[in-house]
This record gives sequence, structure tokens and C-alpha cells, in this order.
Amino acid sequence: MKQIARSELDLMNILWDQPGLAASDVHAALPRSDSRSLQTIKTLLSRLVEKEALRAERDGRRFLYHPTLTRDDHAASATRRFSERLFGGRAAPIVAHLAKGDGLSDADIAELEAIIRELKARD
Amino acid sequence: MKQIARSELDLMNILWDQPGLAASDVHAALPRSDSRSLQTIKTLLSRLVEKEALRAERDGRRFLYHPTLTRDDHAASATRRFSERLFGGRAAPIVAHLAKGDGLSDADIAELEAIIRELKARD
DNA sequence: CCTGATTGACTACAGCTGTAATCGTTTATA
DNA sequence: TATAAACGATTACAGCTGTAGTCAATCAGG
Repeated sequence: MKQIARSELDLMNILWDQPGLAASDVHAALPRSDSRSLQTIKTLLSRLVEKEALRAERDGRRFLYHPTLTRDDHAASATRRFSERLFGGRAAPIVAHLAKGDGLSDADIAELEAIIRELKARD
Repeated sequence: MKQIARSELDLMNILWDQPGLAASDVHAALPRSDSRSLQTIKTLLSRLVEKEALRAERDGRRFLYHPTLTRDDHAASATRRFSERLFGGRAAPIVAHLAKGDGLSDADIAELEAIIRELKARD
């Protein structure tokens, strides 16, 4: 499973939300703050097809792009790689670092609690 | 703050544990499974000095390397970047992904609980 | 039918990463 | 003292990433 680069991930996110867009649609769907040219977007889409993260479906003289890799699979493997490399696979230090920054909402904390309860229920 | 590459991080880890090693010491400290040559290690150390993650202290005709960047600062900023990019800064999905893989030990879970308690105590 | 816009294909190119060879100097050793 | 070993500096080079230009084909509008 090839790596998805930072700049490519934006396009994956758009296509996970709206599969089947053409290159120009993806370009249009970017936030206005994103100044990458349509050409750049096309190059990135081609690379994602090479990496088999997207499938290009011909539609006349253009292509419609569909994710092959799911958002969840990508998130799971990226998360595992990250926690492995930095913390030997432990989750607690990650949460600790995020907690320090004051970036966790009440909702996030509640969600964490639920996950912990679930984990403790497993035997 | 420049990025620390994957291959460079191994060296940082060694030097966080044992500051003040020379290039050959760092090379010797690598696990035997690591086949990178001494030359490669020297190149990586130079790059880390350029990136100001290490300071090179002259000792005769060689250098002793000391981390400038702390392990904690690096972990914190890498973690924030990661969670931001993948999950909009939320911590729960990260833990959820790690939990799925069955990779969390009881100790890890206990640690998470403690962090949660701490977070809830904050008002 | 001509012309301008659109599209994918191909090419470009600099910066970063991973890995190492080579070179010139210095030091230790025989 | 001659030579080998060790050292930092410089150079190399391929793969990945970020960004885009150019080109040839095609489509839409006048």
C-alpha cells in the first residue's frame, strides 16, 4: 500500500466526500485559499491513480475519479504507522500530547471515555 | 522548525538517550538489523545539524552530537501536525483506530484513563 | 468550418529523503 | 617514517513531493 502524500490527501478527502468527480470538479471543490493550479491537481490525481488510491473511470474525453482506498483504511494505517514510529504503538502519549495543547473539546473527551469503557469491557 | 525525516529520527532517539556521542558511536548504537553504513549516518547527522535539531561540539578532529530539539517538543509538534491533518485535531479517532488493531495494552488503557480523569478535572 | 476552451499525456524541475562513494587530512600504528 | 585507519567535507544520485508548463486532440460556440 503506497503512501499518500500530504498534498494528495486533500484530493482524497474531496473524493471521499464526493466520489466520481472530474479533475476540474475536484479543483473547483478546493477551498479558495488553495492556490494550486488545475494542472497541479491533474498531476496529483494521476499519481493517486498510479498508487491505486483512485480509480479513473472514463467519461467521454475526461475521467471521473473514485477512491479505491477507503478513508478508514487510510486513517487506520497512517495512525498505526505514526504511533509505531513515535511511541512504540502506545496510544496514551499521543493523547497526552494533544491534551497538553488544550486542543481537546468536551465532546472529544466524552468520546474517549466511551472508547475506554469499550476497551475495558473486552476480556 | 524543520521536519525530522523518518531515517533521521532513529539517530535522534539514540542521541536523546545518550547525548554527546560521536558519529561512529551513533553508528555502533544502531540495532544490528540496521544496515546503514557509517557514511550514511554521518550524512544524516550533518543534515540534523543543518536543521538545528543537533548541535555539533568539536572534540579534537571529530564531533560530539547533542540534541537541541527535545524529544518532547518533537513528539508534541509531530503529534499535533498528524492529528490536525488527519482528524481535524481530534484525539478520539486516533485512539479508536489503535484500539481496533488490538494494539493497546492494559497499562496503556490505564494510562488513558488517568489522562481522561485529569482532563475532566480541568474546568 | 474556424477558433477558443478543455482535457489527458508528457515533460520539467527544485527540494527533500535515503543511501553512499570519494577526497583530503590527520592520527595512530607498525 | 611509511602506511593504514578514521574523520569531516563534498559530491552523487535515485525516488518522492509539490507545482506547473507544453502539447496534441477534441469539443463547443459562432
